[in-house]
Amino acid sequence: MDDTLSRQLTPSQRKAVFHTEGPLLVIAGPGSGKTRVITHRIAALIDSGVRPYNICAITFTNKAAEEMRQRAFTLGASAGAHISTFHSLCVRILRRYADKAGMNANFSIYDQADQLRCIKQAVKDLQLDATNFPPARMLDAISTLKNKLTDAESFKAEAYDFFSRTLAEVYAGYQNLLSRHDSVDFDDLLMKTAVLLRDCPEVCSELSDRFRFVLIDEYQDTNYAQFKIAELLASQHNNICATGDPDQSIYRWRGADIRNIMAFERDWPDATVVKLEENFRSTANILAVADKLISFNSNRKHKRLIATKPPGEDVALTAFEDEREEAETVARQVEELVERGGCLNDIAVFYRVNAQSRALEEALVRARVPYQIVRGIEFYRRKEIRDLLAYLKILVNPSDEIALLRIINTPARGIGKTTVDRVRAYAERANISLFEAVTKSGRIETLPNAAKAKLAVFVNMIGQFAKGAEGEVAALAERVFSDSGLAESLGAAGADGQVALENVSELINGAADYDKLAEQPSLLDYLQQISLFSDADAYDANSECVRLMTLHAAKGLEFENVFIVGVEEGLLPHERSSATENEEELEEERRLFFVGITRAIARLHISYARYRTVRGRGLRTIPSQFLFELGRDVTEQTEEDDYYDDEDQTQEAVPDFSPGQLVRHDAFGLGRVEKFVDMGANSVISVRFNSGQTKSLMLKFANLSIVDI
DNA sequence: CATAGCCGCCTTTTT
DNA sequence: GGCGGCTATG
Repeated sequence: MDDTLSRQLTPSQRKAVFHTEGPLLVIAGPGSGKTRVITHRIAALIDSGVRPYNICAITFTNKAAEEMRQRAFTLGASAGAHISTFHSLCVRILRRYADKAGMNANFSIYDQADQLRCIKQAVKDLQLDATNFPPARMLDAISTLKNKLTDAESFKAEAYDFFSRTLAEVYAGYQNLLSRHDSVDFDDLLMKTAVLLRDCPEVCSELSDRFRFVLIDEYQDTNYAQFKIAELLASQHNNICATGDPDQSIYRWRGADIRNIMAFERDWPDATVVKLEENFRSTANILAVADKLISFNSNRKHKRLIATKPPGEDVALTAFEDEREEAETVARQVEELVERGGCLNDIAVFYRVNAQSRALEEALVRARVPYQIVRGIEFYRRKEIRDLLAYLKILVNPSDEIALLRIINTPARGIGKTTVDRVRAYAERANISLFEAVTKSGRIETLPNAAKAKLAVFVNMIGQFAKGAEGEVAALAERVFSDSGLAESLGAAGADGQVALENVSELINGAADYDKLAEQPSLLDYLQQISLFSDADAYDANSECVRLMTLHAAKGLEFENVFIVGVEEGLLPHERSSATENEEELEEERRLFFVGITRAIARLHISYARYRTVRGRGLRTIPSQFLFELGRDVTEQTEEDDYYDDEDQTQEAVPDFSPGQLVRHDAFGLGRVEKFVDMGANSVISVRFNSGQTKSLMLKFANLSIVDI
């Protein structure tokens, strides 16, 4: 590696980069140059004679993988190292060892919508009531089990209560459907790979022998299955390098287990630990805010946040009347930043839930400020895109029943529910796939001749498409689009159809890019790749515009100017997290806010609205408890603000609301204090009412009275 | 069998 | 305020 490059590193960074053998844990705070350390480390390893082929680096998103490849390349590390996400790695492993994993190598990857259809089918097959067994809940529970590598059988063995037993059956039924469809869901990719490595010594030794060095980024967000995969991949050479920051763990709800990083030294007893505590990104003022906030979390590995930059501007906290005013002010401030010579690319707006983007979009459109919503998978959720992709999926994997059902009568070709049901029944009896039954429809006695004829036409059409399945993806997609009748039906659909047509041509353009760039282009590979597309992957640094994204999507990025909007109780922390009286979930929300704050390089604007429209109704909001925790470390802009103006005058003695105290509220009745954040006149109190619900209230509005026993 | 219209559920975050 | 699923109608 170039000497000047290594001289640019701090001593700690250098320690991590040039660590040679044995397990290594890099606890890296925000802005500590972690990405740089990893890429330098890859380059240094190659420099010392390690073949790129023997290196496996695992990132959190495809985007991050792509960036890492680029950067390693510029450092002189020749291509050839395996750099990808866990999921992409799993796809490759499962495809290669499909027979050993008991799978068809042409498997489809089911996304959330596909999974939902399957689980509904499974619930229905068991003749359960969907209201008592909500598909989404079941799916969630199954996902949790898979993340822990618990299969349906072993879960059933330990299921003691009625709900668990039923869940076990749904799980088994769901899994059965997936396997009949030659399909896997996201969790299966991890679970099947982990199980394959665990139970198949040849595969494990082959891969762990190959990967002399295993590097895993964002280790704080790995789940048990990912932990197991990493452990097994590194089992032979013991050269595992994990990097991450427990304070930035924000995917607990998805099975991420912060204990993986907390217990790294226990799992790898001879581990070297390097802490990167210096922050080269943000101003000292921004870091002070971040540090103060995160210090309210109790379950953490203590880590300092050392600023290397001057204080800079104050962090601004602004209260707005409603989300409209909030959004308009953001738009105006964006314009001001640009007038002062700022660049749109350096500005980002973060929010907790996607629905918040609407108000911002409207304001930015009115102000004619170009913006981009970083939400990649949304595109692939559109009906026209899903329809076209379903045709392509059938060509690769005819067992994919979800895809088949989607297109068999789209566009309408006279194959209705009755016909499909009859074919299905036949497939069930003959124990063949639905597609196979469709191809044999001539033999199905229950079908009228008209239906048989229509099915034959459909089968013939698919057969024609299949002939082109080996060629370029874009050309095939184009032909399928026009010959299937999809193009025609969209063309007849007016203005909406025009938008849909544009989307389809965007998809085809993307496919053409794929044809050009992929190492070994194939329809299968293309489909599997886009299945693993993520929101963050949509981030396009080249277009000159403001970026709008959720706080989750912001992870790993940095911007000169950051706006975090809607910092209110119920939103941040989100009600689904704070209402559960679960301190751990509240801490995760705090970490999420921490991640957002630490994305800012120079200027940070935090805001909340006093009223917010939630599902059509304007509701009074309560500022987030996190803001009170920040106290005076943020400067409040109170010019239009009557909310706090009288703060100091109304500083009356606050009665003692300690946890456990019985209180009465005019509307909610009797309750018990759960938590009390004493911030003088702005104190926030959390009360569990006898109705069963827990509410966070601002003391000065709540009008609570203490009940003496 | 196709379509329009209504109802209900939903919405936290995502690989 | 949206989508998907269901139902009634043509």
